[in-house]
Amino acid sequence: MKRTYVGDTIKKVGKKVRVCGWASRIRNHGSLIFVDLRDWTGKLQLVIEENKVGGVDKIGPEYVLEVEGIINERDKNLVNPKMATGNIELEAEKVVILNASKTPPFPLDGDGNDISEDIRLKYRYIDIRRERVRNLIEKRFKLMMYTREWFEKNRFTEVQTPLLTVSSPEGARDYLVPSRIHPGTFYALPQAPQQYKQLLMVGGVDRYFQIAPCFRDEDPRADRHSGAFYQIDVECSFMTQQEFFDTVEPYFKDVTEALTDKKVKEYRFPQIPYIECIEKYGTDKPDLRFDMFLVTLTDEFRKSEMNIFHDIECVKGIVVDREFTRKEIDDLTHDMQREGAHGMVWFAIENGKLSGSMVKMFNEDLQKSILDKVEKAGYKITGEKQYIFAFGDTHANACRYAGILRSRMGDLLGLKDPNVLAFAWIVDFPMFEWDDKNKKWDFCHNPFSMPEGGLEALKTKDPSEIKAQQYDLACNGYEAASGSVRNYHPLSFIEAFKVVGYTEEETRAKFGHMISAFEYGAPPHCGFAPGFDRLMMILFDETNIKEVYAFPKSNAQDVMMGAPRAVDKADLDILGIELKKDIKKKS
RNA sequence: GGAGUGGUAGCUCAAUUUGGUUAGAGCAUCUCACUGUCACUGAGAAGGUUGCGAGUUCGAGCCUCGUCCAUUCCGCCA
Repeated sequence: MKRTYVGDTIKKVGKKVRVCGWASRIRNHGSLIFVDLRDWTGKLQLVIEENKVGGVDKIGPEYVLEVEGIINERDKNLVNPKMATGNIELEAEKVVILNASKTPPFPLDGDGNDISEDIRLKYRYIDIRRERVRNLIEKRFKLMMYTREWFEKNRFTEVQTPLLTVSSPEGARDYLVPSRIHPGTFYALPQAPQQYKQLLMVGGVDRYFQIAPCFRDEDPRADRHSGAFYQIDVECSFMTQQEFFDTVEPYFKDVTEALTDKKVKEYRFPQIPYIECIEKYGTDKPDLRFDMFLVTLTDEFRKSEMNIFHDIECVKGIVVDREFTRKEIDDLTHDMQREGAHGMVWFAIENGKLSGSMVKMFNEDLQKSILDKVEKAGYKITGEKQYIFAFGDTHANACRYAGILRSRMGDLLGLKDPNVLAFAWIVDFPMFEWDDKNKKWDFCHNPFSMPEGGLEALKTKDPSEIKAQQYDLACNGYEAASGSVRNYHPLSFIEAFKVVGYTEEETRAKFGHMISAFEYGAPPHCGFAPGFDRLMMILFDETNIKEVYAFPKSNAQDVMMGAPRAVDKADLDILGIELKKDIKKKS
């Protein structure tokens, strides 16, 4: 008899079927046994009478079963509304145990958040049976399919680029692969297909995309998968930055509507200049679901009677509509100190006036001025109790701490609506930043970005004043994508690298193929690369990137497979590699 | 490389002010009973080198030092 999937049994009432799957729950009443049978498509209750079908009292959790029987409609009082198949059940006539199972190392019925990650990953093949993991695997496939179809419809061509390639200047450490045929040399796994996609533009591909694996040897973060991750890599020819936004922005709206019940907060996406973004939100990846803006109080603090602020570079604060106890403020201060802040100053606003222990250090004019700035920053003085929290530090740090606190307050006050996606383009990034440690200019983001003003600007302007035609897509506090208009002129390409200390010879030695390609008629082009895994997290409410992979790495290790691991000496000999003696080997 | 948090039964967690008999509970497991459960129920049982090593003490899960592991953050990083 042909196998029926559990999800299809609803259409088979009154018919005899054969189903296969795992025993997820067993309720044994002696001579009557209920088993919830699970396969990829769902769960179905089996009703097994011991005297009709023998040997079934041996069935344990996660046993693999093949069952034949009749699909019956349940009596009204026996319907289980929590199950998709809750109004039917299978009356078993024949039960075959295809395979036994050891008791699973952890329960499979919850979302798994309360189980330690390393044990879930060690037994990932069991964890995948969990409904949440199973659903995410399916959603990932749907996102992949939707993405390919969307880009195809919009005249893009997916091109696969090499995985064994050379080191690129993205900035992270490379994963190196030794070459056997050419001993002593190494491939690098691509940190991104950046150079290939630009060379595809020179080749006339015009609109390229690829769901591309990228390899970076970085330390992990909750939103950064260690080792390898996926980007939706995109590049277009003959487009300005605005034309590019016009082209790709609909993708995010369409994919949100097609795969989720969420709403896009603002479409077309707002475009926020980088400097304004830092001033207003304290970060270049703001959560725009809620309005809470940084307010600059530098002047007021400098003029206050508090000596430590007289020479302060910057004071940035936020206003929170909530009452705080002294202990809560102490805890917040402690949290912020752990982020690196020296301290946190605060005022209460009550009946339109400042209060709190600091107030006496500020004369009435300064107090008025503070309240003025608060209102100008977009806050309303409500009359209810409000609090100002502020940080004094370098400009970058003051913004950073206020931005971190802004995000925490968004969580605390429940302002981050999970059903809203607030996308925004962050534009006008600086091209260069001063590297104080090495006392030289460095690329702020992508070295292949076109500087605003081109070669002329590079030659005449101070590096600090040059903007890049570079942009990020921020969404709900994440960097969802990053891209730029590319520097496609050989001369300005070489000139840009000169600013960060490369001679023309050095640049040609490293990027000869790029410069050479640009010399043979490179079209103007631009692109970006949304993080596929980040998009998964944003669309499906996951806060740890490992959840959106079938087989995630944890701290750059596959604890299930035991990778990476040591290799035999013979294998190293073939490659001409000898390990240093003091390396601690992991077996 | 640095900081925070954590490591006690298969899983999730307890174990009181410097520390005090035999380290507890829920879930899971095993045994028995049960024909309408769906987180089945009831009765019982088993389950531990408290990550590892040293120290302090009459006595350490708890205090000290070292070490290992995990995780989050900083550094790093489109």
